[in-house]
Amino acid sequence: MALGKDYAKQECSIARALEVVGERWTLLVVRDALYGVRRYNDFLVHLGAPRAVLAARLQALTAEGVLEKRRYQQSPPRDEYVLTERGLALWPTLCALGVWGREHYDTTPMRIFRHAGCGSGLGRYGECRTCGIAVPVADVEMLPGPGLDPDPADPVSRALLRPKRLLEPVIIDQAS
Amino acid sequence: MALGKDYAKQECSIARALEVVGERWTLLVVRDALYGVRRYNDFLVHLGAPRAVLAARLQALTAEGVLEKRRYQQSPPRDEYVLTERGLALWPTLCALGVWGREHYDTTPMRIFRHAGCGSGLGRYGECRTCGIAVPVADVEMLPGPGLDPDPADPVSRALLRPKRLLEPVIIDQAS
DNA sequence: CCTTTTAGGTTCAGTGAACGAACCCACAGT
DNA sequence: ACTGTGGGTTCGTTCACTGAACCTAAAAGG
Repeated sequence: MALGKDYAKQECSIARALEVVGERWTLLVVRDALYGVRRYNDFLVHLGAPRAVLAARLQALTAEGVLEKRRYQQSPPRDEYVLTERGLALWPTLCALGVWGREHYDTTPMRIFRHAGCGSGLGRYGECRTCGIAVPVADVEMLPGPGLDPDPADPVSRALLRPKRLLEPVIIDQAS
Repeated sequence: MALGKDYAKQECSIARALEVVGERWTLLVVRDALYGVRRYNDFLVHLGAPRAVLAARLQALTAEGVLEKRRYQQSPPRDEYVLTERGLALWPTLCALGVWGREHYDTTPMRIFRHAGCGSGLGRYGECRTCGIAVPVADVEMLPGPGLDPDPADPVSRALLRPKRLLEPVIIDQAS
């Protein structure tokens, strides 16, 4: 966090976690990565964060081992950011936070998450409501919900209208 | 959040939740409230946050309906802050965040959480490992873990050494 | 060959938030 | 009359976020 005063002396794993993901934009970067966003520019347009902040967050998350920067083409050199095991492990937290936000503020869901295996919805903690098991991130299917109001100017937002699995890379249509 | 740019246009319940609890110190205030802290001064010494920030966060959380300010004595007028239903609903999120922090950074647990009914530990989402059910917050028992290094100068830290249920008010010993 | 576009950044001035210390006030105790 | 305590507010400094501009390397277009 590093704001002169970090969460020193907090004797608590929650505070330790917040040192890594507690800054502004950080959890939204992780969320987008779970949604399948991988490229700098896609994060940029979908989040609307300042470029400098995004660059700082991607670097910090990479340094913390939440994201991994990997070269996907040589010429011109281009990198993408993908979640590590440690990053994937944030899914339950994000899921719980999203459930809380939806239940208490956005009553109509923006996105619906289902267990891809059996098609039923996820419970409060990311578990499948019928199977009862904790669904692995890659088996979560995401589809637009009734409360969603996509931004037609944002190709990432458009791409996320198609039902897809988490982590599956977003497909950007080139139509401006 | 209100830093010129809020998380506008995020079309997402996670972003909505972060507008409420995403600022620095906010989630730690909620954590302390779950641990049984209720008074301004106790939050102050235990968190180590600047007084002005704490006052702002308590006010904001009260306005958002996460905390409730209630008068517990008339003369001199004294108030305490207790979690509402909406605040209690943040427990799964904090629990998941704590589990993540512990698994990836603090390998020895600072605090141990158990289902008070059966005595067994909590899983990744706050569910009881043997009963399998989601444990209600008030039935979670908290005890110090091996990794805990309490601050002897802080009475709240000392009070939390005693095993206790979540939400049960902390008992501050008056010895200096 | 020259120009434009694209991905992925860095730099910089302005502003708003966090920090820490000091101050304030009402009441209680002695 | 003095001191202590709970619960704040004020204020100057520092730091992080913001938005806009700028940079680079390579590819694409003409």
